[in-house]
Parts: sequence; C-alpha cells; structure tokens
Amino acid sequence: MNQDNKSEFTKCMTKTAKQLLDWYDRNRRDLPWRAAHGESADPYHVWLSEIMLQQTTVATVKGYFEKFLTRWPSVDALAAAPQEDVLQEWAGLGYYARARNLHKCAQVVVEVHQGSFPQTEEGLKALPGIGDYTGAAIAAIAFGEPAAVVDGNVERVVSRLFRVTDALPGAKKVIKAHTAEITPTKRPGDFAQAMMDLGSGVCTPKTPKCLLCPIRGACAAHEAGDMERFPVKAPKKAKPTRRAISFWLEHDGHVLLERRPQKGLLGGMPGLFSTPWEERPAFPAKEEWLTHRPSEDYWKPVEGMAKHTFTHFHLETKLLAAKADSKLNIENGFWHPVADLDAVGLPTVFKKIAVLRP
DNA sequence: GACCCGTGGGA
DNA sequence: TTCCCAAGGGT
Repeated sequence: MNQDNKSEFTKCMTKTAKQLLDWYDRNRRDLPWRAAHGESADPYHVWLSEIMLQQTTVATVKGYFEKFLTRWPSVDALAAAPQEDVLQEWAGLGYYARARNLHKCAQVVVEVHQGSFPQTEEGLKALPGIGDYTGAAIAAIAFGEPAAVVDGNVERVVSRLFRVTDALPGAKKVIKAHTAEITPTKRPGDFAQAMMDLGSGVCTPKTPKCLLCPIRGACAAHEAGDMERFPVKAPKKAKPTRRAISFWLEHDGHVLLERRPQKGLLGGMPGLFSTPWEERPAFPAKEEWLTHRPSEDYWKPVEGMAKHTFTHFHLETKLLAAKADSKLNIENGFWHPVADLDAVGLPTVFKKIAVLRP
C-alpha cells in the first residue's frame, strides 16, 4: 500500500468512526454507570461496572451495580469491607474470582495508589481482575485514552468489517490491530461503547440487522453477503456430566453449611456439604456416600434431583437429609438459620439443591 | 495456548 | 431440549 492509498484508507476509517459516533449519539442508552453526554465518567463506577459486565449481560448487572454502589459508595469503602460481605453481595452473579479480585483491587488502589485508579491501560492492567479488555475499556471510557477496546461484540463487528478469516481465539491479535486502526483519538470512550452497542443490538451473531447499521458501507462481509460466517471460531468440546449427593443436616432451625476453599470452583463461597463432584454414569451408592457424610445421623433420601450447568460440565445432584442431635463443630462448617437462608448468599447451584429439602 | 471459572436468557 | 452466548481474567 503506497502513501496515497494509506492516507485514503485512514480518511475512510475516520469517516467510519464518525458515522458510528453519530449513530451512538442518536441511539445512546441510559445506563446507571454511563455518564451523561459530555460529562466525564467516575472511574470507580466505570471499573465496578466493567468487572461486573465481564461475561455477564447488562440486564443482570444493573441490579447488582446499584446494590454495590449504595452499600459501598467509594473505592475506599469497598476496600474497607470484609471479603465475606463482598462475596455475599456478589452471590448469584457467577465467576466468583471476579469478586475476590474486585476486593483485592480496591485494596491495592487505596493502599498503593492513594485511592486513585491508574489512568493508563498498562497501569490498569497491572491490577487484579483487570486484563486486556477491561484495562483498555477503563482507560478509554474513564480517562479518554485512545485504547483499542475489544470484547466479544467488537470481535464480531471487526471480524465482519475486515472479513477476518482466521479463527478465534488465535485471531485476537489481528482483530485488536484492526480495532486500533479505526479507533479515533477523539471520544475513544464513546467509540468503544458505540462498537459494543452496535454489536449487541445490530451486528448480532445471527441475522444481523445490516439495514440499520451506520457503517455497513465499510463492511467487507456485508459487501460479500456472508456476515454470519464471522467471527470464525474453533470448535468446542462437549460437556461431561458429573454426579454427586449433597447433605442437608438440620438442628433447631439451623442448617449445616460449608465455607469452600478460596481457590477453585465457587471459591470462598458458602455451600452444602456433598460427595466430590465427579464425572460418572450413576450417583454414588450408599457405601460411597457414607464416607463423605458430615455426621453419623440417620440419612434419608429426598425426592427429586437438581441439575445445573457450569462453564465446562453439567452437574446432577440428589439430596440426603438428617436431623442432628446438636450443633456439632465441623471443619469449615457453620450453622445458619434456615429461615434466613437467602441472606447467606448461596451460589445458584446450591439454591437449586436446597429447594429439594424436606 | 489450553484449561478453569457461573449464570440466565434467547433461539 | 439443547445449544449458544454475554462489556473476560487467571493460571
């Protein structure tokens, strides 16, 4: 590409960014963490929302964002909270490492950065829970840095715009480079949000609404008529099914719960005691679950079964119930009032199992 | 690069 | 029902 063509190309892309920003101004959605037009966004709000929005829909995040902001109005307040309280408020949102890192990040911002977030992509990415996407998003939206913001929506939009035939996730580097080419130095934060809005509402995975697209004139896939081919993705693995038996032990209106280890699945969260979650064709027989029961009381099977799907496996669980003679002390166990079960903040999988109880 | 890590909604 | 996907990050 010679110099003339390159400048022509750049001009074209600048025009594309402008068209997209005009579309954004006309179709802007009002979101709790979004600053009013022309106002600058609060870095704490932007950070909190971006962490919650990782792999999570806007509709789901709204309620959690409001709850967190009410309870912890500043990064200092969040840093000062006990981890248990943060996990309890996060319960149901999933990907609980996000909550642990959120809390850690708040403490680092307060203790290392005097309560102010770093303003560059690199500085932000050094914080716990902030990776390529989130670092670029905060830099662009909160601090006006012309960072290339690439999430799942942008991957789809850009792979169609440039007709990227390489498969994800290998194509991430190429897509990031293309995104950088079209990211304007003016209003980079609005541009990033416009790209994501476009991806979620117009440039959808199936039957994209190209007639409503403000930049279809620049889209190579639209020109070729094979939009749905992009983004190209590597094939996925099938999910195995794991089976287990959980234990509902009650005494005097209290149920025995377990505080799970910090690392791994549902780390740091409360749950029911159970046999190990293993891939197997049938549920553990009595000889087997006997060795995992939390007490030697009389265990009786409960009607029904709970099903839940995690990122990489399906889980089927049956429930056994027993009455305890006393609130015995058990390693990593604690007793919680049954009437107040909601307040403990159980992950969804355990809520499903708990509703089976007698 | 491959794997681990939740949940809810829509097609 | 089943599959896909959603403003990904850590190891």
